[in-house]
Amino acid sequence: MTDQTPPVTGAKPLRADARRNRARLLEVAEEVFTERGTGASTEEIARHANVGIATVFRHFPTKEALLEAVLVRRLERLAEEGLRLAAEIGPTGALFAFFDLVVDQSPVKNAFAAALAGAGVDVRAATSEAGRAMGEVLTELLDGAQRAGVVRRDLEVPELTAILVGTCRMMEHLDGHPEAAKRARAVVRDGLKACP
Amino acid sequence: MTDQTPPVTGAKPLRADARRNRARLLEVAEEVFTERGTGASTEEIARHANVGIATVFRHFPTKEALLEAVLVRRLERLAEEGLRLAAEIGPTGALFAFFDLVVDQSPVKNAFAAALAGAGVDVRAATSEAGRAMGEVLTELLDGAQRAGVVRRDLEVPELTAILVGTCRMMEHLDGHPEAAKRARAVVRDGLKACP
DNA sequence: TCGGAAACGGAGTCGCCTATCCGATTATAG
DNA sequence: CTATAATCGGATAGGCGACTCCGTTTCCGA
Repeated sequence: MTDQTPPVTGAKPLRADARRNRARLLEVAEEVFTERGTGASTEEIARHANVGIATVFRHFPTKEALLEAVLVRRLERLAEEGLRLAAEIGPTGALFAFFDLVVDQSPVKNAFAAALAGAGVDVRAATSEAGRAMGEVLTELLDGAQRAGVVRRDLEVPELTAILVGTCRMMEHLDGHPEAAKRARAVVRDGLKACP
Repeated sequence: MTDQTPPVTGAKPLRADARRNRARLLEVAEEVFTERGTGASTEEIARHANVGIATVFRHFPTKEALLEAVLVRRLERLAEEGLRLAAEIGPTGALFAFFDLVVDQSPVKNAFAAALAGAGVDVRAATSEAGRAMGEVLTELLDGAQRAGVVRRDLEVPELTAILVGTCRMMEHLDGHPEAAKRARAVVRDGLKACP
């Protein structure tokens, strides 16, 4: 009766330390993968998290699974941010605000690009849930902006995603040149606008 | 007296078969790296070229050296194409023609992106010569287009390079969607134009 | 044609990285 | 506080990929 394990999720409640370690692992893995690339070794991540290698593989049966978990977390947070922007700013500016948010992330942490392009096609199947949420948010932002007349009408979600990722990639190549980065961003931004 | 070894290049003339193998290796390596990514194994390249592994390492002391040689070749050919376009088309359309040339390369062979982004920062020092040639061509194309008034005046070579690479990356994410790819390309293309 | 140097091929070495095993440690229920 | 089961951590197995060694083959000048 007092048993309130949600039957929907087959997950059992983790012990306190296990939950802590899992969270720290996700945190650290995100940092390390972002800075050192997806080729970073599992041991390095374990060291940075003050954890044995076995602990990593206990929580994530495979390195790819860890990569996927990190990616999903990123997508979820971005989707959340997108919804928040849509609610606070309104359709006229929300899409561009989201664009800036994604693109201007601190130069080193080009997460969206690293995640999507690094893990890339491999985990596309498993990220379908988070990816779908992201897709819905983008749909909403894009639709609102188009209704408001601030974004060209011939534009759909798939290319919008690609444009976000590609623009992040651009920024990687302009790390030490803030002026050039600003101009590159402006080029894409203006290209998104309605301007026949 | 009859000795006409060019003192500028310390290279000795290779034997015929060696020259043939070297050429085939570069050809095959370009294909394999482009299709399988820069993580492709040296042995795979050797197999595809009908050559022993040792032969690869005899011609290129390191895998990175091979990668670099492939990249330099690509840059040289692109620079050549750029010059040809500038001469044939004239300043009004040459930059956009070059843009299309780079971006629309057969969907699988996203070479410019694979090369620059894959090898990326690592070999930047060694590719300085080919990179400089490329930079000069881009300068010429950009300058001509700006003088003709078809490209926004606040745009310099560094961000133009990044935009080219980033746009190629976009295309990778839109492989199976030619319509979306076309629209994404149009966004960036329009962003480059002068349109205040 | 023939001799020697240049180039070749592939088996073998070495190091790194993913993933597992098992004895030690720690959280939690009663 | 104690029992016990979940969790931990480091040593280790197993595999893969870059690079080397050396006997064999191929080119090329005389």
